Amino acid sequence: MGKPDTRARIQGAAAMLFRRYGYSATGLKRIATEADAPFGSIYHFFPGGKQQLAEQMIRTSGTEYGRLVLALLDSVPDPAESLVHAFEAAADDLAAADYADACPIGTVALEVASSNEGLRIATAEVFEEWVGAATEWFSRWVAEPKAAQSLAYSMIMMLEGAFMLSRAARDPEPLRVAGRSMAELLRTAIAGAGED
Amino acid sequence: MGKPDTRARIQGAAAMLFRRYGYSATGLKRIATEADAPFGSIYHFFPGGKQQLAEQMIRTSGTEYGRLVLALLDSVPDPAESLVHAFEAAADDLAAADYADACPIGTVALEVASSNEGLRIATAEVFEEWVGAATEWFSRWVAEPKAAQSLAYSMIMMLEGAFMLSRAARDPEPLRVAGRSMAELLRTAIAGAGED
DNA sequence: GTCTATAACATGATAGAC
DNA sequence: GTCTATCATGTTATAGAC
Repeated sequence: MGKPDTRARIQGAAAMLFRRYGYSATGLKRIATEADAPFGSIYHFFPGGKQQLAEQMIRTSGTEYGRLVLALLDSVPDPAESLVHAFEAAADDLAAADYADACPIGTVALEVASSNEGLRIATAEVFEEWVGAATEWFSRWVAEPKAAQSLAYSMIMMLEGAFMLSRAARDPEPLRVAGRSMAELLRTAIAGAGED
Repeated sequence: MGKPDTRARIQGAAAMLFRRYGYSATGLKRIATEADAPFGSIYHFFPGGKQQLAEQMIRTSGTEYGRLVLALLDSVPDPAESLVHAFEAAADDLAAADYADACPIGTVALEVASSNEGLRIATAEVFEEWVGAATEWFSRWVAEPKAAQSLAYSMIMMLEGAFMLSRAARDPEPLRVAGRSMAELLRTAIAGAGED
């Protein structure tokens, strides 16, 4: 098990830096340094330069992170407890990473929304992917499709907002509050399904 | 009513650009151009340069935006309806601004969280300020202080996350979903207060 | 106080030797 | 494929004329 090849190291370094510091603040030189790769290799493997590097990381890390979160939601049988548990895990991970590594695409998404159409679309498609997967998950307990989708949107929005507040305050508590609120929202949706 | 003085124009241009494009992507030269002010004036009025400009904008725009949101929440008597209405207004405003002007400090907050301690603290203090004000508002309908604070946190996190998804997708729907979820959360908190 | 010029440096990107 | 040197440009910041 030698170290990963140059291309993989560049991709990994780019993912780490874009996630922590965002798109504009991350220079290609720093990516090369962090990847322990010569500068020219970046353009050898990624002819599209910074934009291509960012787009691939958005799609790759985005898909991967979506799977990670969804997997976390199946670690406990009760769905409301699962939500609390998942946000709790996110809180612990964030604190352990010294509040650096939260959502891999959140920072970039806000940065590029009004300035880089290609990257904006990439982030939008990842979010859509997450909403779809989360909607399926919620549909196991909430029959009404629109209700399940609303819960999916809410979960992702709450997670992104909680990352923002937790990172700013260097405090895991917002993420925990978010988890409890999502659990409450799900319980209400389940209980309210029979009404009308 | 002449145009605002140089200092105010610089502050205004900085606030607009930081809000739309973030901290790193916004250059002082562009701020000067947009403010129709000579470059040197920036350092004349803001000797601390970019950092000072950003910190003042975080605190000023942050406080102002907090008041704006809170004021929006008092436009309708019923609190749950107020939440829906406030998020609806945010959705309309965002769409009208072509998805450029959302939360004035959200993008910067994520960007600087792991790279600029001074600005990170400024964003954290603004969020804390918002949570405090929102907790007071929720306390009018939810007696338990911890429950009111949780709702306050949830509202701000949901708003920030909704801005992210709405901007990425160029679609106001996430903000509307967020509003309905918050209304649901508040109704549950009010209804559940009598239990135990 | 207003404005211009420029220093000192970093950036994304490219060319071309090896 | 690997790596270095360099280009053109943009950055923050400063110096100094007016």
